[in-house]
Amino acid sequence: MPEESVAEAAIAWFDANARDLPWRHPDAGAWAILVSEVMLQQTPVVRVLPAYAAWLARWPTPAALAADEPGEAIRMWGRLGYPRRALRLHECATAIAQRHDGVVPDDLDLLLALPGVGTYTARAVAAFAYGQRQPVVDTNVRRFVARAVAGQADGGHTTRPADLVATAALLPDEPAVAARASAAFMELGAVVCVARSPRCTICPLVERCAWRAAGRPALDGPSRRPQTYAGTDRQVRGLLLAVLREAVEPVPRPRLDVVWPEPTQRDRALRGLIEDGLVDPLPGDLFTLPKGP
DNA sequence: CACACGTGGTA
DNA sequence: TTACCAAGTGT
Repeated sequence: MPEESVAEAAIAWFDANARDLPWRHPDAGAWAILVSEVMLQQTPVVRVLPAYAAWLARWPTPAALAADEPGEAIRMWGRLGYPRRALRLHECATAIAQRHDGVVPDDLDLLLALPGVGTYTARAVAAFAYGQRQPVVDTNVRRFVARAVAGQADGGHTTRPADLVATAALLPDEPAVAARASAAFMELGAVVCVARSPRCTICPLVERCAWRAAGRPALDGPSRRPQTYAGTDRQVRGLLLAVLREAVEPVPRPRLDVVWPEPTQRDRALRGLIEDGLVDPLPGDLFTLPKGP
């Protein structure tokens, strides 16, 4: 009898321990899964949960979102962070409505061509919504594979082709089983093989983990540079956009000026938001969330 | 490849 | 309190 594979062990653990998340329910279609994946880009599950439910209640289909204003998508995004994701998701819905008859495509290259859909999200939709055999590599999977298989600490970099290859090598042949394995790897990385204090004592793969066998070595090279926030343009953009999200009517400039005392940075942030399409300037020095083309 | 891009929770 | 971290993407 062959030794149980990494994927088999992960799936067995997943069968018994998976969190009950709405985008994993059988009734979650490709659109719901796509929405969840975009929301989960750099935002923790607990904060996505309520936003996900509200979003799909309002826009159950890509066509429904496409028919609404982009500014409404930005408003609904609330405080999930990186509001450009909301704008891209609106653009994405428009593209799906126009180019794909309102149906989220199942072809990887067509998915990759959608706004806001990159290496990770495209494969996540292909695997989780359409049951394809695709390596789905996010920060959790990267860390898990780097440790368990390569015996190394993950550098915190973004996913590279080599990461896809390494993960693909772990996937069973049967597409549906491979997709299940991808979900299991992700869950393992998210709740067991976590970044700071990995819970090796409850890990189903601890016996064969290369990282643990090597004495849990720390990161080799220089770690990811610290992400500062206080005093950055990002913070100022966030403050400006928060005002516009709450406002029903177009906002006069003085109401934006009060959020940040330094005019040079404040103006740069506002210009950046306009440049990015997150804010529309109106005649009379008024500003609003975008109404669309 | 490095950097910009929000927000909030935890150690 | 500072620092890290969270289902990344686009330039």
